[in-house]
Amino acid sequence: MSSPATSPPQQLESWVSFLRAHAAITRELSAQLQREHGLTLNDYEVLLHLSHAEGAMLRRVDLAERVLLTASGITRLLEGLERSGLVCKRTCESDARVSYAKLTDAGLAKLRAAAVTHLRGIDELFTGRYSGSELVTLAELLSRLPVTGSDCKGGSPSCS
Amino acid sequence: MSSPATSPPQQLESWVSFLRAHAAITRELSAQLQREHGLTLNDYEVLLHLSHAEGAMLRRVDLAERVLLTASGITRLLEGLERSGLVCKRTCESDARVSYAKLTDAGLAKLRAAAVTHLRGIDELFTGRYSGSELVTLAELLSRLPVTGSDCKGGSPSCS
DNA sequence: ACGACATAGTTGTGCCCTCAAGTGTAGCGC
DNA sequence: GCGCTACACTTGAGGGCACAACTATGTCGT
Repeated sequence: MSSPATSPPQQLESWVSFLRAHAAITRELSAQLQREHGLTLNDYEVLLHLSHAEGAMLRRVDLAERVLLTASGITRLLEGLERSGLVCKRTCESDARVSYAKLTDAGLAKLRAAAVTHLRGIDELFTGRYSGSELVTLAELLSRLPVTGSDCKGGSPSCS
Repeated sequence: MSSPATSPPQQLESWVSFLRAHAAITRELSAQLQREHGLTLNDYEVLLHLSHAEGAMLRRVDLAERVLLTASGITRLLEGLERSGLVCKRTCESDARVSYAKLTDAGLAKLRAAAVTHLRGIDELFTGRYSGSELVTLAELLSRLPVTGSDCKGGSPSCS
């Protein structure tokens, strides 16, 4: 009863690798993005999601869900992006509560520029280390993990 | 030249899953640990590494490397752990520059208690979602990713 | 119409972490 | 012995993020 507490079983190795790899990769990727474009990883993801959205705009709450941030996190993040002119605010005519974040032309240009750096970085640190079929396997395995905070907090039985 | 910039190719899906899974899992795990034991994920890892070390103590700089934190991060983290009495400082007789962090009895007890919660959480959110052989595959794939900041910054040729 | 409840977003507070700069100690060439 | 560089660690400043509390708006039952 005491040994498993301090010496983790073999299966945990994948979890440890997962943790360490994430820390190492995101640190480097984030540094690249910041150095060369002044963006955070999350900044980038927000711009990316906006660029894919209908009309290049999204409700703040939807944005939060997609990039896995809390509402307040999104408020602060967009603050910075708005100051830089990469996104702008838009109010909703039918519901005064919601405000959209809309990608500006400058924002799209920034995203295009950053994507070059970023995709190269991802390839170096992540995708480039695998063959095509391995990537498929990996994607399948990773897709089984939780994606939203809610599916692992005992709220729904769908996680079993 | 313009389309790949805003619409990521298929391979990126595994990267995206990786990012999102990490965010969701660590958030939940961290919340569990904090709620039930008042520890961070990093706190836990530090205690764990110390428990495995010779004499239950480690130089701060080595600790930093293992948990992928900067030197200053370790200083701050240990500050908290020392205040809680889970680790204590020890000076080195042969080299006055180094100071060790040593796990206390209370720290070991805390680790043991937290491990129960934590291992269950990891199983729920990560390892429990795979079969034994899948876990092996996953561990192998993940082990190819960078682990230290230095192996992807051109420092050593060992990453090629 | 009115109150209860849900939803969108903002703000105060605080933690964790990083980077850059600084202190104290070791080892080395001369 | 004396400076030089290397190393271990600490400190100050700042950023990113979460949680909780709050405002404002919408929706529904009665």
